[in-house]
Amino acid sequence: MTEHSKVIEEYLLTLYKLNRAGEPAKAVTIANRLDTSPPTVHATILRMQRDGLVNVTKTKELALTKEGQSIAEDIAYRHNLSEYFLCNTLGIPWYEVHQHAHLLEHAMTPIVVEKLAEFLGKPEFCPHGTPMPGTELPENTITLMEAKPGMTVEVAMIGEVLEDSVDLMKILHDHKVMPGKQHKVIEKTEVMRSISLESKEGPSSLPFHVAEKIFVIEIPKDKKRSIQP
Amino acid sequence: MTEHSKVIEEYLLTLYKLNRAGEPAKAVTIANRLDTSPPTVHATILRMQRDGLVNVTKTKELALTKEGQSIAEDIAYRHNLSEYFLCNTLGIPWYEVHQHAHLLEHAMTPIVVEKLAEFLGKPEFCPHGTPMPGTELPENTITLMEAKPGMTVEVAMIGEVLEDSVDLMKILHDHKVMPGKQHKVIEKTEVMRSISLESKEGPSSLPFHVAEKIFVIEIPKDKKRSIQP
DNA sequence: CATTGCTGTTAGTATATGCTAATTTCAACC
DNA sequence: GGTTGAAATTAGCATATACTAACAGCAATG
Repeated sequence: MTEHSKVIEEYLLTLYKLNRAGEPAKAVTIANRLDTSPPTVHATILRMQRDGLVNVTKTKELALTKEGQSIAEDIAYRHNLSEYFLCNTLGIPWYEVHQHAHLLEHAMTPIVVEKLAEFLGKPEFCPHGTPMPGTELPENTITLMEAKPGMTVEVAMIGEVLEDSVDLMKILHDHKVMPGKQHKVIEKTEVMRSISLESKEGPSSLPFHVAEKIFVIEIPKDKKRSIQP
Repeated sequence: MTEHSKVIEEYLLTLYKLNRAGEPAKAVTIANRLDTSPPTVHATILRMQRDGLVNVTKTKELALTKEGQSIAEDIAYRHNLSEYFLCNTLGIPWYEVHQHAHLLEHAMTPIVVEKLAEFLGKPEFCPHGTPMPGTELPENTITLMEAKPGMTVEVAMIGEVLEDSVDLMKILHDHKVMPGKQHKVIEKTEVMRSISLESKEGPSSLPFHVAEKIFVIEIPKDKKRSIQP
Protein backbone atom coordinates (compact mmCIF):
# COMPACT_ATOMS: atom_id res chain seq x y z
CA MET A 1 0.00 0.00 0.00
CA THR A 2 2.25 2.72 -1.30
CA GLU A 3 1.36 6.34 -0.75
CA HIS A 4 -0.54 7.90 -3.57
CA SER A 5 -0.98 11.46 -4.75
CA LYS A 6 -3.82 13.67 -3.68
CA VAL A 7 -5.27 13.33 -7.16
CA ILE A 8 -5.24 9.53 -7.08
CA GLU A 9 -6.76 9.59 -3.59
CA GLU A 10 -9.54 11.82 -4.91
CA TYR A 11 -10.32 9.41 -7.72
CA LEU A 12 -10.35 6.46 -5.35
CA LEU A 13 -12.67 8.21 -2.94
CA THR A 14 -14.99 9.24 -5.75
CA LEU A 15 -15.22 5.68 -7.01
CA TYR A 16 -15.85 4.44 -3.49
CA LYS A 17 -18.68 6.92 -3.00
CA LEU A 18 -20.24 6.05 -6.35
CA ASN A 19 -20.16 2.40 -5.42
CA ARG A 20 -21.80 3.02 -2.10
CA ALA A 21 -24.47 5.18 -3.68
CA GLY A 22 -25.13 2.36 -6.14
CA GLU A 23 -24.35 4.60 -9.07
CA PRO A 24 -22.44 3.32 -12.10
CA ALA A 25 -18.77 4.24 -11.90
CA LYS A 26 -17.79 5.56 -15.30
CA ALA A 27 -15.04 7.89 -16.37
CA VAL A 28 -17.49 10.68 -17.27
CA THR A 29 -18.97 10.62 -13.82
CA ILE A 30 -15.57 11.20 -12.31
CA ALA A 31 -14.97 13.97 -14.81
CA ASN A 32 -18.17 15.67 -13.70
CA ARG A 33 -17.72 15.10 -9.98
CA LEU A 34 -14.15 16.29 -9.96
CA ASP A 35 -14.69 18.98 -12.58
CA THR A 36 -11.91 17.63 -14.74
CA SER A 37 -11.76 17.12 -18.49
CA PRO A 38 -12.44 13.61 -19.87
CA PRO A 39 -8.97 13.26 -21.42
CA THR A 40 -7.36 14.02 -18.07
CA VAL A 41 -9.56 11.48 -16.35
CA HIS A 42 -8.71 8.98 -19.04
CA ALA A 43 -4.98 9.41 -18.56
CA THR A 44 -5.26 9.23 -14.82
CA ILE A 45 -7.30 6.04 -14.94
CA LEU A 46 -4.67 4.48 -17.18
CA ARG A 47 -2.11 5.18 -14.47
CA MET A 48 -4.42 3.77 -11.84
CA GLN A 49 -4.83 0.60 -13.87
CA ARG A 50 -1.09 0.39 -14.30
CA ASP A 51 -0.71 0.69 -10.53
CA GLY A 52 -3.31 -1.97 -9.80
CA LEU A 53 -5.89 0.33 -8.24
CA VAL A 54 -8.79 -0.15 -10.66
CA ASN A 55 -9.92 -2.49 -13.38
CA VAL A 56 -11.94 -1.43 -16.38
CA THR A 57 -14.65 -3.85 -17.47
CA LYS A 58 -15.71 -4.48 -21.07
CA THR A 59 -18.59 -2.09 -20.46
CA LYS A 60 -16.14 0.60 -19.36
CA GLU A 61 -17.20 0.36 -15.76
CA LEU A 62 -14.49 1.18 -13.26
CA ALA A 63 -14.04 -1.36 -10.53
CA LEU A 64 -11.77 -0.84 -7.57
CA THR A 65 -9.25 -3.62 -6.99
CA LYS A 66 -8.78 -5.08 -3.52
CA GLU A 67 -6.01 -2.60 -2.93
CA GLY A 68 -7.93 0.30 -4.42
CA GLN A 69 -10.91 -0.51 -2.25
CA SER A 70 -8.79 -0.76 0.84
CA ILE A 71 -7.12 2.59 0.24
CA ALA A 72 -10.45 4.21 -0.61
CA GLU A 73 -11.95 3.03 2.67
CA ASP A 74 -8.99 4.46 4.44
CA ILE A 75 -9.49 7.84 2.85
CA ALA A 76 -13.21 7.78 3.53
CA TYR A 77 -12.47 7.03 7.15
CA ARG A 78 -10.00 9.89 7.41
CA HIS A 79 -12.52 12.18 5.79
CA ASN A 80 -15.38 11.26 8.08
CA LEU A 81 -13.20 11.32 11.14
CA SER A 82 -11.97 14.79 10.21
CA GLU A 83 -15.52 15.99 9.77
CA TYR A 84 -16.51 14.62 13.13
CA PHE A 85 -13.56 16.34 14.75
CA LEU A 86 -14.13 19.66 13.04
CA CYS A 87 -17.78 19.64 14.01
CA ASN A 88 -17.75 18.21 17.51
CA THR A 89 -14.39 19.36 18.81
CA LEU A 90 -13.75 22.60 16.99
CA GLY A 91 -17.37 23.63 16.65
CA ILE A 92 -17.38 24.28 12.92
CA PRO A 93 -20.99 24.01 11.66
CA TRP A 94 -21.82 20.56 10.31
CA TYR A 95 -22.83 21.96 6.94
CA GLU A 96 -19.38 23.50 6.42
CA VAL A 97 -17.04 20.75 7.58
CA HIS A 98 -16.92 18.87 4.29
CA GLN A 99 -14.65 21.31 2.47
CA HIS A 100 -12.19 21.54 5.32
CA ALA A 101 -12.06 17.78 5.74
CA HIS A 102 -11.43 17.55 2.02
CA LEU A 103 -7.92 18.84 2.63
CA LEU A 104 -7.22 17.11 5.91
CA GLU A 105 -8.14 13.66 4.61
CA HIS A 106 -4.97 13.58 2.53
CA ALA A 107 -2.69 14.73 5.29
CA MET A 108 -3.17 12.30 8.15
CA THR A 109 -0.60 9.68 9.01
CA PRO A 110 -1.85 6.33 10.35
CA ILE A 111 -0.79 7.34 13.84
CA VAL A 112 -2.73 10.57 13.69
CA VAL A 113 -5.79 8.68 12.46
CA GLU A 114 -5.51 6.19 15.28
CA LYS A 115 -4.99 8.78 18.01
CA LEU A 116 -7.69 11.04 16.68
CA ALA A 117 -10.17 8.16 16.54
CA GLU A 118 -9.35 7.30 20.14
CA PHE A 119 -9.69 10.90 21.21
CA LEU A 120 -13.07 11.20 19.55
CA GLY A 121 -14.31 7.93 21.02
CA LYS A 122 -14.30 5.95 17.79
CA PRO A 123 -17.36 7.57 16.22
CA GLU A 124 -19.28 5.49 13.71
CA PHE A 125 -20.97 8.28 11.76
CA CYS A 126 -19.83 11.62 10.41
CA PRO A 127 -21.88 14.74 11.10
CA HIS A 128 -23.87 14.16 7.91
CA GLY A 129 -24.80 10.72 9.13
CA THR A 130 -22.53 8.90 6.72
CA PRO A 131 -21.39 5.66 8.32
CA MET A 132 -17.66 5.06 8.61
CA PRO A 133 -16.43 2.24 6.35
CA GLY A 134 -17.40 -0.99 8.10
CA THR A 135 -20.53 0.50 9.62
CA GLU A 136 -23.93 0.46 7.91
CA LEU A 137 -27.10 2.49 8.10
CA PRO A 138 -30.03 0.72 9.80
CA GLU A 139 -31.81 -1.87 7.63
CA ASN A 140 -35.03 0.11 7.53
CA THR A 141 -33.45 3.23 6.08
CA ILE A 142 -35.28 4.68 3.08
CA THR A 143 -34.85 7.82 1.03
CA LEU A 144 -37.13 10.75 1.68
CA MET A 145 -38.52 10.12 -1.81
CA GLU A 146 -39.77 6.77 -0.65
CA ALA A 147 -41.44 8.12 2.46
CA LYS A 148 -45.23 8.34 2.29
CA PRO A 149 -47.24 11.43 3.26
CA GLY A 150 -48.30 11.13 6.87
CA MET A 151 -45.14 9.35 7.93
CA THR A 152 -42.95 10.81 10.61
CA VAL A 153 -39.32 10.23 9.80
CA GLU A 154 -35.99 10.87 11.41
CA VAL A 155 -33.16 12.04 9.19
CA ALA A 156 -30.34 9.48 9.18
CA MET A 157 -27.97 10.71 6.51
CA ILE A 158 -27.51 13.57 4.09
CA GLY A 159 -26.23 11.99 0.88
CA GLU A 160 -22.65 12.82 0.10
CA VAL A 161 -23.43 14.36 -3.27
CA LEU A 162 -25.28 17.13 -1.50
CA GLU A 163 -22.26 18.01 0.63
CA ASP A 164 -20.60 19.71 -2.28
CA SER A 165 -23.02 22.61 -2.20
CA VAL A 166 -22.55 24.63 0.95
CA ASP A 167 -25.51 26.79 0.00
CA LEU A 168 -27.82 23.82 -0.16
CA MET A 169 -26.42 22.42 3.06
CA LYS A 170 -27.02 25.74 4.78
CA ILE A 171 -30.64 25.66 3.73
CA LEU A 172 -31.05 22.13 5.01
CA HIS A 173 -29.53 23.30 8.26
CA ASP A 174 -31.86 26.27 8.52
CA HIS A 175 -34.81 23.92 8.13
CA LYS A 176 -33.29 21.46 10.58
CA VAL A 177 -33.13 18.79 7.94
CA MET A 178 -30.16 17.16 9.62
CA PRO A 179 -29.26 13.81 11.16
CA GLY A 180 -31.32 13.06 14.26
CA LYS A 181 -34.11 15.53 13.54
CA GLN A 182 -37.67 14.38 12.98
CA HIS A 183 -40.02 15.65 10.29
CA LYS A 184 -43.52 14.77 9.23
CA VAL A 185 -44.03 14.19 5.52
CA ILE A 186 -46.96 16.39 4.46
CA GLU A 187 -47.22 15.85 0.74
CA LYS A 188 -45.41 15.02 -2.46
CA THR A 189 -46.51 17.21 -5.34
CA GLU A 190 -45.62 15.99 -8.80
CA VAL A 191 -46.29 19.40 -10.30
CA MET A 192 -43.79 21.17 -8.11
CA ARG A 193 -41.61 18.06 -8.03
CA SER A 194 -41.10 18.65 -4.36
CA ILE A 195 -41.88 17.20 -0.97
CA SER A 196 -43.19 19.31 1.87
CA LEU A 197 -42.28 18.58 5.45
CA GLU A 198 -43.36 19.83 8.82
CA SER A 199 -41.21 19.81 11.92
CA LYS A 200 -41.17 21.52 15.28
CA GLU A 201 -39.09 24.24 13.67
CA GLY A 202 -41.62 24.85 10.93
CA PRO A 203 -42.42 23.73 7.40
CA SER A 204 -39.95 23.05 4.63
CA SER A 205 -40.10 21.97 1.04
CA LEU A 206 -37.48 19.89 -0.72
CA PRO A 207 -37.19 19.27 -4.46
CA PHE A 208 -37.29 15.62 -5.52
CA HIS A 209 -33.68 15.51 -6.61
CA VAL A 210 -32.65 16.53 -3.11
CA ALA A 211 -35.16 14.27 -1.36
CA GLU A 212 -33.65 11.35 -3.28
CA LYS A 213 -30.38 11.94 -1.52
CA ILE A 214 -31.72 12.24 1.98
CA PHE A 215 -31.97 9.05 3.96
CA VAL A 216 -34.51 8.67 6.74
CA ILE A 217 -35.98 6.14 9.12
CA GLU A 218 -39.69 5.87 9.75
CA ILE A 219 -40.66 6.62 13.33
CA PRO A 220 -43.72 4.68 14.56
CA LYS A 221 -46.48 7.04 15.80
CA ASP A 222 -46.16 6.08 19.45
CA LYS A 223 -42.46 6.81 19.48
CA LYS A 224 -42.59 10.21 17.90
CA ARG A 225 -40.08 12.58 19.41
CA SER A 226 -39.29 10.12 22.12
CA ILE A 227 -35.67 11.10 21.92
CA GLN A 228 -35.43 14.25 19.88
CA PRO A 229 -36.70 17.39 21.60
CA MET B 1 -2.13 35.70 -1.24
CA THR B 2 -2.92 32.93 -3.67
CA GLU B 3 -2.69 29.32 -2.62
CA HIS B 4 0.64 27.71 -3.34
CA SER B 5 1.73 24.14 -3.83
CA LYS B 6 3.06 21.98 -1.06
CA VAL B 7 6.50 22.25 -2.62
CA ILE B 8 6.45 26.04 -2.64
CA GLU B 9 5.17 26.07 0.94
CA GLU B 10 8.07 23.82 1.92
CA TYR B 11 10.58 26.19 0.37
CA LEU B 12 9.01 29.19 2.07
CA LEU B 13 9.04 27.49 5.44
CA THR B 14 12.65 26.44 5.00
CA LEU B 15 13.71 29.97 4.17
CA TYR B 16 11.76 31.27 7.14
CA LYS B 17 13.47 28.83 9.50
CA LEU B 18 16.91 29.63 8.11
CA ASN B 19 16.25 33.32 8.67
CA ARG B 20 15.16 32.75 12.22
CA ALA B 21 18.18 30.57 12.93
CA GLY B 22 20.38 33.35 11.55
CA GLU B 23 21.79 31.03 8.91
CA PRO B 24 22.48 32.25 5.39
CA ALA B 25 19.67 31.33 3.03
CA LYS B 26 21.28 29.93 -0.10
CA ALA B 27 20.00 27.57 -2.72
CA VAL B 28 22.36 24.76 -1.63
CA THR B 29 21.06 24.92 1.89
CA ILE B 30 17.55 24.35 0.68
CA ALA B 31 18.80 21.53 -1.52
CA ASN B 32 20.34 19.87 1.53
CA ARG B 33 17.48 20.51 3.91
CA LEU B 34 14.84 19.30 1.51
CA ASP B 35 17.01 16.57 0.03
CA THR B 36 16.48 17.85 -3.49
CA SER B 37 18.96 18.26 -6.34
CA PRO B 38 20.41 21.76 -6.93
CA PRO B 39 18.96 22.07 -10.45
CA THR B 40 15.48 21.36 -9.10
CA VAL B 41 15.93 23.95 -6.40
CA HIS B 42 17.20 26.40 -8.98
CA ALA B 43 14.15 25.95 -11.17
CA THR B 44 11.78 26.21 -8.26
CA ILE B 45 13.38 29.40 -7.02
CA LEU B 46 13.00 30.89 -10.47
CA ARG B 47 9.27 30.24 -10.25
CA MET B 48 9.17 31.71 -6.78
CA GLN B 49 10.88 34.85 -8.05
CA ARG B 50 8.44 35.01 -10.93
CA ASP B 51 5.59 34.77 -8.42
CA GLY B 52 7.01 37.46 -6.17
CA LEU B 53 7.80 35.22 -3.22
CA VAL B 54 11.58 35.67 -3.00
CA ASN B 55 14.29 37.96 -4.24
CA VAL B 56 17.82 36.85 -5.02
CA THR B 57 20.56 39.27 -3.99
CA LYS B 58 23.81 39.79 -5.89
CA THR B 59 25.49 37.47 -3.42
CA LYS B 60 22.92 34.79 -4.24
CA GLU B 61 21.20 35.10 -0.91
CA LEU B 62 17.52 34.33 -0.96
CA ALA B 63 15.32 36.93 0.68
CA LEU B 64 11.63 36.45 1.26
CA THR B 65 9.42 39.20 -0.09
CA LYS B 66 6.71 40.75 2.08
CA GLU B 67 4.26 38.27 0.67
CA GLY B 68 6.65 35.34 0.95
CA GLN B 69 7.35 36.23 4.56
CA SER B 70 3.69 36.52 5.35
CA ILE B 71 2.86 33.14 3.84
CA ALA B 72 5.84 31.54 5.53
CA GLU B 73 4.70 32.79 8.92
CA ASP B 74 1.33 31.37 8.22
CA ILE B 75 2.76 27.96 7.47
CA ALA B 76 5.00 28.07 10.52
CA TYR B 77 1.98 28.88 12.63
CA ARG B 78 -0.02 26.01 11.19
CA HIS B 79 2.92 23.70 11.77
CA ASN B 80 3.44 24.70 15.37
CA LEU B 81 -0.24 24.68 16.13
CA SER B 82 -0.53 21.17 14.67
CA GLU B 83 2.35 19.99 16.79
CA TYR B 84 0.78 21.43 19.90
CA PHE B 85 -2.49 19.72 19.10
CA LEU B 86 -0.93 16.37 18.30
CA CYS B 87 1.07 16.44 21.51
CA ASN B 88 -1.34 17.95 24.02
CA THR B 89 -4.68 16.80 22.69
CA LEU B 90 -3.94 13.52 20.99
CA GLY B 91 -1.06 12.50 23.23
CA ILE B 92 1.48 11.77 20.52
CA PRO B 93 4.99 12.04 22.04
CA TRP B 94 6.55 15.47 21.59
CA TYR B 95 9.57 14.02 19.84
CA GLU B 96 7.40 12.45 17.13
CA VAL B 97 4.92 15.20 16.31
CA HIS B 98 7.10 17.02 13.81
CA GLN B 99 6.68 14.53 10.98
CA HIS B 100 2.92 14.33 11.38
CA ALA B 101 2.58 18.10 11.52
CA HIS B 102 4.66 18.25 8.38
CA LEU B 103 1.67 16.95 6.44
CA LEU B 104 -1.07 18.76 8.32
CA GLU B 105 0.53 22.18 7.94
CA HIS B 106 -0.38 22.20 4.24
CA ALA B 107 -3.95 21.07 4.73
CA MET B 108 -5.52 23.57 7.10
CA THR B 109 -7.97 26.19 5.91
CA PRO B 110 -7.94 29.57 7.69
CA ILE B 111 -11.11 28.62 9.53
CA VAL B 112 -9.63 25.40 10.81
CA VAL B 113 -6.54 27.29 11.96
CA GLU B 114 -8.65 29.82 13.79
CA LYS B 115 -10.92 27.29 15.45
CA LEU B 116 -8.05 25.02 16.40
CA ALA B 117 -6.13 27.92 17.93
CA GLU B 118 -9.18 28.84 19.98
CA PHE B 119 -9.70 25.26 21.05
CA LEU B 120 -6.09 24.96 22.17
CA GLY B 121 -6.17 28.26 24.03
CA LYS B 122 -3.94 30.20 21.63
CA PRO B 123 -0.67 28.56 22.60
CA GLU B 124 2.49 30.59 22.04
CA PHE B 125 5.02 27.79 21.84
CA CYS B 126 5.09 24.41 20.13
CA PRO B 127 6.09 21.30 22.09
CA HIS B 128 9.73 21.84 21.12
CA GLY B 129 9.59 25.31 22.60
CA THR B 130 9.61 27.07 19.24
CA PRO B 131 7.71 30.33 19.56
CA MET B 132 4.80 30.91 17.21
CA PRO B 133 5.47 33.69 14.69
CA GLY B 134 5.00 36.94 16.56
CA THR B 135 6.24 35.50 19.83
CA GLU B 136 9.87 35.54 20.93
CA LEU B 137 12.04 33.52 23.28
CA PRO B 138 13.03 35.33 26.48
CA GLU B 139 15.84 37.90 26.09
CA ASN B 140 18.23 35.93 28.25
CA THR B 141 18.05 32.77 26.16
CA ILE B 142 21.42 31.28 25.26
CA THR B 143 22.49 28.10 23.54
CA LEU B 144 23.68 25.19 25.60
CA MET B 145 27.10 25.77 24.01
CA GLU B 146 27.26 29.15 25.67
CA ALA B 147 26.30 27.85 29.10
CA LYS B 148 29.18 27.63 31.55
CA PRO B 149 29.95 24.57 33.70
CA GLY B 150 28.27 24.94 37.05
CA MET B 151 25.27 26.73 35.63
CA THR B 152 21.81 25.32 36.10
CA VAL B 153 19.73 25.87 33.00
CA GLU B 154 16.20 25.24 31.91
CA VAL B 155 15.63 24.03 28.38
CA ALA B 156 13.61 26.57 26.39
CA MET B 157 13.72 25.29 22.86
CA ILE B 158 15.01 22.39 20.82
CA GLY B 159 16.29 23.89 17.57
CA GLU B 160 14.19 23.03 14.57
CA VAL B 161 17.07 21.42 12.67
CA LEU B 162 17.16 18.69 15.28
CA GLU B 163 13.52 17.84 14.79
CA ASP B 164 14.27 16.07 11.56
CA SER B 165 15.96 13.19 13.32
CA VAL B 166 13.44 11.24 15.34
CA ASP B 167 16.22 9.07 16.70
CA LEU B 168 18.06 12.04 18.12
CA MET B 169 14.84 13.51 19.48
CA LYS B 170 14.07 10.22 21.21
CA ILE B 171 17.44 10.30 22.91
CA LEU B 172 16.89 13.85 24.07
CA HIS B 173 13.53 12.73 25.41
CA ASP B 174 15.04 9.77 27.25
CA HIS B 175 17.48 12.13 28.93
CA LYS B 176 14.70 14.63 29.64
CA VAL B 177 16.41 17.26 27.55
CA MET B 178 13.10 18.89 26.73
CA PRO B 179 11.44 22.25 27.19
CA GLY B 180 10.81 23.08 30.85
CA LYS B 181 13.33 20.60 32.25
CA GLN B 182 16.32 21.78 34.27
CA HIS B 183 19.86 20.48 33.94
CA LYS B 184 23.14 21.34 35.54
CA VAL B 185 26.08 21.86 33.19
CA ILE B 186 28.89 19.64 34.45
CA GLU B 187 31.67 20.10 31.93
CA LYS B 188 32.55 20.87 28.34
CA THR B 189 35.30 18.63 27.04
CA GLU B 190 37.04 19.78 23.88
CA VAL B 191 38.52 16.35 23.30
CA MET B 192 35.17 14.62 23.19
CA ARG B 193 33.57 17.72 21.72
CA SER B 194 30.67 17.19 24.06
CA ILE B 195 28.91 18.72 27.04
CA SER B 196 27.91 16.68 30.05
CA LEU B 197 24.80 17.47 32.01
CA GLU B 198 23.26 16.26 35.21
CA SER B 199 19.58 16.32 36.02
CA LYS B 200 17.24 14.66 38.48
CA GLU B 201 16.81 11.90 35.92
CA GLY B 202 20.53 11.28 35.67
CA PRO B 203 23.53 12.33 33.62
CA SER B 204 23.63 12.98 29.91
CA SER B 205 26.19 13.98 27.36
CA LEU B 206 25.52 16.01 24.26
CA PRO B 207 27.86 16.57 21.32
CA PHE B 208 28.72 20.19 20.56
CA HIS B 209 26.83 20.26 17.27
CA VAL B 210 23.66 19.30 19.14
CA ALA B 211 24.30 21.62 22.09
CA GLU B 212 24.55 24.49 19.62
CA LYS B 213 20.95 23.91 18.67
CA ILE B 214 19.52 23.68 22.15
CA PHE B 215 18.38 26.91 23.70
CA VAL B 216 18.32 27.36 27.46
CA ILE B 217 17.79 29.93 30.16
CA GLU B 218 20.07 30.22 33.16
CA ILE B 219 18.32 29.54 36.43
CA PRO B 220 19.73 31.50 39.39
CA LYS B 221 20.86 29.17 42.22
CA ASP B 222 18.15 30.17 44.63
CA LYS B 223 15.42 29.42 42.12
CA LYS B 224 16.59 26.00 41.09
CA ARG B 225 13.71 23.65 40.49
CA SER B 226 11.28 26.11 41.90
CA ILE B 227 8.76 25.13 39.29
CA GLN B 228 9.96 21.91 37.75
CA PRO B 229 9.64 18.82 39.91
C1' DC C 1 49.00 32.99 -10.18
C1' DA C 2 46.97 28.69 -10.87
C1' DT C 3 44.45 24.96 -8.97
C1' DT C 4 40.77 23.13 -6.23
C1' DG C 5 36.29 22.88 -4.99
C1' DC C 6 31.85 24.59 -3.87
C1' DT C 7 27.86 26.85 -5.92
C1' DG C 8 25.11 27.96 -9.47
C1' DT C 9 23.44 27.20 -13.99
C1' DT C 10 22.30 24.83 -18.53
C1' DA C 11 20.98 21.00 -21.17
C1' DG C 12 18.43 17.15 -21.68
C1' DT C 13 14.85 13.95 -19.75
C1' DA C 14 11.02 12.00 -17.24
C1' DT C 15 6.47 11.81 -14.90
C1' DA C 16 2.01 13.49 -13.18
C1' DT C 17 -1.41 16.43 -14.03
C1' DG C 18 -4.00 19.45 -16.62
C1' DC C 19 -6.16 21.52 -21.15
C1' DT C 20 -8.54 21.87 -26.15
C1' DA C 21 -9.65 19.98 -30.49
C1' DA C 22 -10.53 16.18 -33.17
C1' DT C 23 -11.65 11.43 -33.86
C1' DT C 24 -13.46 6.88 -32.75
C1' DT C 25 -16.81 3.76 -30.74
C1' DC C 26 -21.02 2.07 -29.67
C1' DA C 27 -25.53 1.72 -28.12
C1' DA C 28 -29.95 3.52 -28.55
C1' DC C 29 -33.40 5.35 -31.39
C1' DC C 30 -35.94 6.41 -35.70
C1' DG D 1 -30.25 -0.67 -40.93
C1' DG D 2 -28.63 3.79 -40.67
C1' DT D 3 -28.28 7.99 -37.93
C1' DT D 4 -27.34 10.41 -33.74
C1' DG D 5 -25.31 11.52 -29.53
C1' DA D 6 -22.85 10.48 -25.53
C1' DA D 7 -18.54 8.44 -24.02
C1' DA D 8 -14.02 7.23 -24.85
C1' DT D 9 -9.90 8.01 -26.92
C1' DT D 10 -5.96 10.21 -29.49
C1' DA D 11 -3.13 14.06 -30.68
C1' DG D 12 -0.86 17.91 -29.30
C1' DC D 13 0.43 20.97 -25.86
C1' DA D 14 1.57 23.27 -21.20
C1' DT D 15 3.30 23.48 -16.40
C1' DA D 16 5.32 21.91 -11.97
C1' DT D 17 8.36 18.94 -10.16
C1' DA D 18 11.98 15.80 -10.25
C1' DC D 19 16.67 13.79 -11.96
C1' DT D 20 21.77 13.34 -14.01
C1' DA D 21 25.54 15.10 -16.51
C1' DA D 22 28.10 18.84 -17.85
C1' DC D 23 29.79 23.29 -17.44
C1' DA D 24 30.60 28.09 -15.57
C1' DG D 25 31.91 31.35 -11.89
C1' DC D 26 34.26 32.54 -8.18
C1' DA D 27 36.66 32.38 -3.82
C1' DA D 28 39.96 30.33 -1.00
C1' DT D 29 44.24 28.03 -0.84
C1' DG D 30 48.69 26.47 -1.83
